[in-house]
Amino acid sequence: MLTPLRKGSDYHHGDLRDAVIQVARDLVANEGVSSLGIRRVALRVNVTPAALYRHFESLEQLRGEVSGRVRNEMAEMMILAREKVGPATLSKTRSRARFSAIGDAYVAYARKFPRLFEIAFLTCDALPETEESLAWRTLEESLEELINSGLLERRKSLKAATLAWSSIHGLASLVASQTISNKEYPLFRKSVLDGVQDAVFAR
Amino acid sequence: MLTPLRKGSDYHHGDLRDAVIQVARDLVANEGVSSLGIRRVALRVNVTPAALYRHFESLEQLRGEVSGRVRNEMAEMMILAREKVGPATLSKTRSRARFSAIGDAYVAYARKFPRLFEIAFLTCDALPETEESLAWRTLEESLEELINSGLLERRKSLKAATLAWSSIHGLASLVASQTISNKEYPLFRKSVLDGVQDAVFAR
DNA sequence: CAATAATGTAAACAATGTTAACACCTCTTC
DNA sequence: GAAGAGGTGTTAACATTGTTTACATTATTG
Repeated sequence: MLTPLRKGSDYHHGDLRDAVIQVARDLVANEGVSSLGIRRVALRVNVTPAALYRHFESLEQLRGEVSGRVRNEMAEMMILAREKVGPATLSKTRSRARFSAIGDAYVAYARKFPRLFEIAFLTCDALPETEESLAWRTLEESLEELINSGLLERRKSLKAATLAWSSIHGLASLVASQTISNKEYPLFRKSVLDGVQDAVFAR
Repeated sequence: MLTPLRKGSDYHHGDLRDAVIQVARDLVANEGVSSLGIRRVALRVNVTPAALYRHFESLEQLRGEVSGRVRNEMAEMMILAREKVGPATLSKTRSRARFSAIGDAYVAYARKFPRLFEIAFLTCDALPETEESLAWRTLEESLEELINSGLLERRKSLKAATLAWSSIHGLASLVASQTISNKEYPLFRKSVLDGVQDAVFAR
C-alpha cells in the first residue's frame, strides 16, 4: 500500500494522525513538553483543532502517543548504534562493544534530545498499548550475546540487565534534567560504565 | 518569630507564598504535575488568582518552586532515615547501614510520591537559586563516614558517589514512571543495591 | 449511482494564565 | 497619633486553551 498522502483535493489530509504525532514530537523536542497543545499542533499541520479529535481522544492521549513514539525512536537509535560496531559474532570483544554501544546510545539520546527523553518517561494517564519495551528486548539480546561468547553466566543475566538499565537510565535522566552538567558528565559516564561492567563481567 | 499567620483582618493572608507552595505540592502529589494551575491553587488557598502574582512571576516559576521544595523534602527524608539507624560512629556495619539507608529513602520517596518525584527532576525554565543539592551533600557525608571507618578508599570516593547516585536515581525514576511495576521492583532493587555495594566496597 | 462512513470545518463553551486599575492593610516617619 | 508609602489583596477584563456540537465534504461500499 503506497502512501496515498494527498488525493485529489485538500479537504482530507490523507495521513493526519501520523503527521500530528510527528509535528507534536518536534514541538516537544524544541519547546518542551509543556508547550505541546492541540491548537499549536493543529496550526502547524494546517488543520482545524477539532480535526485532531478524529484521531485522538484528548491532549493527554496525544501526549501518550508521542511518548510511545519517542521510546521507539530511542530503541531504534540503540539498535542502529549496535549494528554500527559490526554484526553479532561469538567474539568477546565484539559482543562487549555491542553491549556498550546500546548503553551509550541510550544516554546519547537523552543528551541530544532532553525534552524528548523527558516525555518518554512521563507518567501518562493514557499510554498506547503496553507492548513490551523494544529497548528492553534489545538489551536482552545483547546480554544473550554476552552469554554465548562466554562473558556472562546465564544465572547472572537478569541481575545484570536490571542493574545495567537502572544505572544507565539514571545517568541519562540526570543529564536530561540538567541535574548534572556537561562538565560533570564525563566523570559520571565513566563511573557508571565501569560499575556496570564490573557487575556484569565477573572478574 | 512566631507565626503571625492571620492578624486582625482577613484581607491579608499573612503567609501566602508558603501556603501556596504547600497547596501546590499537595495538588501535584495527588493529581499530577499537569493539573497544577494558578487558579486551582488560588481556589484552595481562598485567594484571588491575581494575588499569586505578588509572590510568583508565573506558573512556570511556581512549578520551579514546588520542584525545589520537593527536592528538599526528599533530602530531609534521607537524613531522617539515616539518623534512624543510629548516630554516626566508626563502626563498619553502622556506617554501611547509614549509607544504605539514604539510598533506600531515595527510592522509597519515589515509590510513595511518584508525582512529586516527577516534578522534582522536571526541566524547569525557572528554578529557584541553584544551591548545591542537599541530597548530594548528604550522600557525600555518608561516603566520608565510609572512608573514616575504613570501608572506602578516598580516591574511589567520587567515583562511588556518582555511580551510587546514578543507579539509585535510575531505579527511583523507573519506579516512579511505572516503567517497572511493583512486582518487578524487588529484583531491580536487589540488583542495584548489590551492584552499588560491589562497586563501592572493593572486595 | 446512491447511501453510508470517515474525516474535515465552523462556531461556540467553559476554563486557563496574565495584566491593569483599584482597595485595603500595615508600617515607617514626622 | 496622623499622614503617606509600600506591600498585598480584589475586580474585571483579555487572549488563549481543550473540548463539544452541528454541519460540510470526501471516500468507500453496496
